[in-house]
Amino acid sequence: MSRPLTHPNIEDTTVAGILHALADPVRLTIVRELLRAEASLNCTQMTDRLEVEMPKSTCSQHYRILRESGLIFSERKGVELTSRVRVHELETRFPGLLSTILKAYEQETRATQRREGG
Amino acid sequence: MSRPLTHPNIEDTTVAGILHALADPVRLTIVRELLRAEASLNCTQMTDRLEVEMPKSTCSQHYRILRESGLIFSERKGVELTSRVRVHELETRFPGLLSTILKAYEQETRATQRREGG
DNA sequence: CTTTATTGTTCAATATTATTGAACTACAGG
DNA sequence: CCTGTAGTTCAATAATATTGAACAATAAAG
Repeated sequence: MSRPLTHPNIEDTTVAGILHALADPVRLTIVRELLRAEASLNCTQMTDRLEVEMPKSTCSQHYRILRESGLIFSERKGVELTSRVRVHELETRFPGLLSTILKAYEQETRATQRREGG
Repeated sequence: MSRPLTHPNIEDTTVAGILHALADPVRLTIVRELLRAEASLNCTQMTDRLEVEMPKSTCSQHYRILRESGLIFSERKGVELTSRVRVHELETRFPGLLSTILKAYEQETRATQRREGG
């Protein structure tokens, strides 16, 4: 786990970076699950929970993108990585952005289920 | 101008598609300008207004991405293309999404100017 | 109707990004 | 020190994006 983890200052985060990070369905889901989970999920646990085929190198890259966009903050806890969404900072920097995107995602899921169901 | 323009039904639009479309600074700006402009701007006018070096093939692709994501509706008016943002449909499908993203973008611009200015 | 100008699209070549297997680093427990 | 686990890095490959050049569609003029 070599290099030290770097995180951008919240005032250096960009809308483009955040949208790019969240434009990937897997990353959007990671953020959603991180918010939903009681405890922080590591890469392996996340892969299990998402029920997505994903090599650990890919998972690692997704976390890196999320970290570099400013969406999550990660720390090493022993051999694992602990990540949390930078909710409050993000809310200060871009009010409503994250919650609205997550809401839209839920809306899409509901609408799709409604169509598939009936 | 060959093939007929196709637009997705609003219920087929996805959050991922919209975020991907808006994750590009040029496309985000195009949407912003389309909303701001009194009249619809075509590709040439847009390029002028954005003061961005952009070949027309690139501009055409950006419009295509925006169209296919469901963000804009385009029509041919003679030799030109007229586009408008699908504001109301989008607001129904994903309430607050577009406006919040645009607001965040304005926020970023303001914060950056503040830092550069002082 | 032909010619010329304007606007935008398509195609193909090139450049940039993303994905992932394999080798590696770091830590924990014995 | 050895083994297992978690994650990173690198390099090869795959997938996307960019853009110049050729093209299609329309308009306006002659």
